[in-house]
Amino acid sequence: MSETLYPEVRTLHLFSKMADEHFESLMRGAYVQNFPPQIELITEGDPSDFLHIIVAGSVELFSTWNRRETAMATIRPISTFILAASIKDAPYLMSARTLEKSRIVLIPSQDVRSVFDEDADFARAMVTELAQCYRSVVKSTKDLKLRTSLEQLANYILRQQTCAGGGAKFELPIEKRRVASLLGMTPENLSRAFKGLQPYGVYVNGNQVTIKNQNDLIGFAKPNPLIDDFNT
Amino acid sequence: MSETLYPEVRTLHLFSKMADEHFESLMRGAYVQNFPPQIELITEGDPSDFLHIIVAGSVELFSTWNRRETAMATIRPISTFILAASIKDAPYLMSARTLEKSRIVLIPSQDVRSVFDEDADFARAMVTELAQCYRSVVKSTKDLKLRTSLEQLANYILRQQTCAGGGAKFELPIEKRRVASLLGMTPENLSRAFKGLQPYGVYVNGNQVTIKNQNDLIGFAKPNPLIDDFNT
DNA sequence: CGTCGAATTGACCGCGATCAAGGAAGGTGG
DNA sequence: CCACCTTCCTTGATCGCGGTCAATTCGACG
Repeated sequence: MSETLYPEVRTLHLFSKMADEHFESLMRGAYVQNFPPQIELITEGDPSDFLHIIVAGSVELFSTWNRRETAMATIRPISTFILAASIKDAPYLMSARTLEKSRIVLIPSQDVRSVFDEDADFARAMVTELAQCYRSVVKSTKDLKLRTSLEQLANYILRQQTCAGGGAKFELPIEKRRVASLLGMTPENLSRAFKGLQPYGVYVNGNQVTIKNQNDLIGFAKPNPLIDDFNT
Repeated sequence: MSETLYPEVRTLHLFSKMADEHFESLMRGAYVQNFPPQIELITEGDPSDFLHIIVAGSVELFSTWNRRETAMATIRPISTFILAASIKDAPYLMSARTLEKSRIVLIPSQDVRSVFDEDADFARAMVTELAQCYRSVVKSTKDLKLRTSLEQLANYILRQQTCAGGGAKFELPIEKRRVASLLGMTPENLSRAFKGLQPYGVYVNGNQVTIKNQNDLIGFAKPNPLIDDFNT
């Protein structure tokens, strides 16, 4: 296998600085698979045999308990997921399912741990990546505990707007019921919450969101870099 | 400074395997301070100048937004906190205050990053520690989103019971209003929640909790290793 | 004994869950 | 091309959990 086999994967922060030789070694043992939508890739509690990398499509991380289910995150290319379970050789804490047709690279966790021991650059990148993941979950916990659901939705909309380029009109990237689950509410309540944001200039039609009055919305949402910025 | 200066710190997983030389180097630049209760050690948003290690006492991590505040975690000896911010050289996401008289070791974040680059064992330990932190926050998010407050309290009680040795009688280690904040509810509601657990054999007097019927409580709480176990 | 903060209790109310029904959109098959 | 079905979204009605406000009790401490 040549080093050009997974150029997109190589560009990930996690892999970009490691020695060619070690990257090759990881990729040699890797599988690539295409999955249809709605396939459960990972079931929580299972041993973490593979580090997953999504190259195309989208994946939802979710968890269940006592017949209830909640969405934890949506993963888009190019990203790894369940890195922590892989490196700790511990059971998955979350399940994962494809939302669309998706292309996934699977690297045996054992290989990740071996290369980690040999490549200092990879180890460094791993620490940065894990610290990033940790901080993301902390932010989402703050979002959940400090904000009402209306405030959460307002900030979610502002974050999506930024992702979409910042224009006044943009498309929600996932189904509303999944947005509801991410924000910890029911679909019914999400509908009402969208209406509740109309006084602040938010209008929704299908998946299209229009922000008529950016300043009003920001004034209500009070976005905060320590909760809403992805990179700090 | 001799290597026996911080024997307790040396026993932490994070430091136990690193080279003496590097540990010494970290400790040479470290400060030790005793703080009275209710001192704000860290303010969220500030640059992360120090990795903190609690040697005695207890510390609460909390966050604020829009005049609201919530407890995120309680830290007890011997543990590090805010490792992720230190290693990423990013602003603190949470504030920290002492709950009791506490003894804290402060290691300049710059030193942590330097030693990390030189000591592979330390880097490995760091990854394990961060993965552990990440998984803890994920578990607490599952707890928050999948359980009612009564179920959360029931499981919190069971976890505390385990920490306390497993007996039918034990003491809550922190004030009730802090328990309430950790569980995302008000003190008033916590009082009612305790009463709501009486049918399952839970009785509270001051800080003393008595579990009259362990099986009833477990049947209601449905504890799950993927949410409630600290080590998996 | 007096004081202050914490905990409890009660009354009230609003947010969000639940249940049920009605539309809208997309896919399938005749 | 259209009838039909499924799935998602929306809307309405109702209900209960949990938040808020206020008053009281409890407990630690000086």
